[in-house]
Amino acid sequence: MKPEPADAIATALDQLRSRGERITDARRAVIETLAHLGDHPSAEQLSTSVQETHPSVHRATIYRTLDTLTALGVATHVHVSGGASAYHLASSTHRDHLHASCLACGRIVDLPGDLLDPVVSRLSNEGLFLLDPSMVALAGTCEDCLAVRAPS
Amino acid sequence: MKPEPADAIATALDQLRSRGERITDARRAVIETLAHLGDHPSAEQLSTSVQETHPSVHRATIYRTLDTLTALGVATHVHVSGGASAYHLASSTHRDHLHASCLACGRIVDLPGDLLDPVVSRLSNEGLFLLDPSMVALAGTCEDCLAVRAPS
DNA sequence: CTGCTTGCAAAGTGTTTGCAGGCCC
DNA sequence: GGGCCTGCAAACACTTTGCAAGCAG
Repeated sequence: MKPEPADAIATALDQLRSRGERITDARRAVIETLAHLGDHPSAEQLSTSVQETHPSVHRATIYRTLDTLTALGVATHVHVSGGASAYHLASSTHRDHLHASCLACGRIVDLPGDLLDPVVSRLSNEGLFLLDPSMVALAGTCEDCLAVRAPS
Repeated sequence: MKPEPADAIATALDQLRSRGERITDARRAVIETLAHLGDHPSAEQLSTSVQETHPSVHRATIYRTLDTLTALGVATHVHVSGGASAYHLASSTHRDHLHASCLACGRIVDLPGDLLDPVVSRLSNEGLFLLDPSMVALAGTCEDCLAVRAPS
C-alpha cells in the first residue's frame, strides 16, 4: 500500500517547482530522507539521517527547509507533547490522518482523520472554540504498549 | 464563581501536608502565585511572577516544585504545541476540564472535560489507542479571536 | 538530627537568527 | 547576475542536573 518513495519525492519536488521554489541539494536531501524514512521523525532525527547521506547539509538548513515545506503544505508537522516536532511528507496516501504520541514508547501513531469531527462540531455549535484537528497532539498509549502492559 | 485564592492555597497546602511533603517558603510561594494568577502560566512566567514577591526563590526550584506538585496531583500541566508547558492548581472547581491553546492569541482556554469521551470510546473499541484526554493539547482558535477575524 | 529541599551554576535539548558567500533559475 | 538558499556560529527559550548548604519535621 505504501507508495514508492520515488513517487512521493517526485510529487514533493513538483510541488516546490510549481510554487516557484528552488530545488537545491539540501531540499532534495530533506525530501528524500523524509520519503525513505516513511516515519514521523523529529527535525533533529531527520537532521541526523540527512547527514549520513549528505554530510554537507547543515542542521539549521534542515529546520529552515522543514519550515518552508510546511508553509507550502508539502510537509506537515505535529508538535508532540513536550518533545520535538514530528514531520512527514503530506503525500496523498497519508493525507488527513491525525497523530497521537505514545507516552510509553514515544512513537507517533496515525489515527483516523475523522476522529475529531464530532468534537469540532460540538465546540463549533456551542460557540466555544474552533478546533483545528491537524494541530492537535493526541497522547496516550499505543496498542503495542497496551499489549505489553495488559497481556490477555 | 472563582473560589477565593485563599481556599485553593489552603487546599493545596493541606494536600502537601497529608502526603507528608514539606511546606517550604518556595512551595508556598509557587502555590500562592498559581492561585492568585488563576490563569495557565508557563513555568517561566510563573517563575517571573514568583520572583516579584519572593526574589530568593530560584527558577530551578520552581521547575522542581511544579514537578512535585504535578506528581502529587496538586497541580496539572498541559504541554502546549511547541511552547512552554502551562500549569494550574488542580482545585476542585477547575477539575477535569481540558485545555486548548489558541493559535492566534496564544492563550490557554478551558473546555468541557467530557469533550473527548466519545473519542476515547471509539479508539478503545477499535483497539487502536488508549487516549489520555488529560495529556491532549487541543489547538485552534478561541472565541475571542474568532470574533475578531470574522465580524458579523 | 536526618535527609528532603533549595540555590547556584552549568549543561542539555530543540530551535532560531544574522551574516557572508554560493547557487538556482 | 539577482536574489533566494546555505553554511556557520552564536544566541535563544525552556528545562534538567550535580553539588553543597539549609531548613522542615
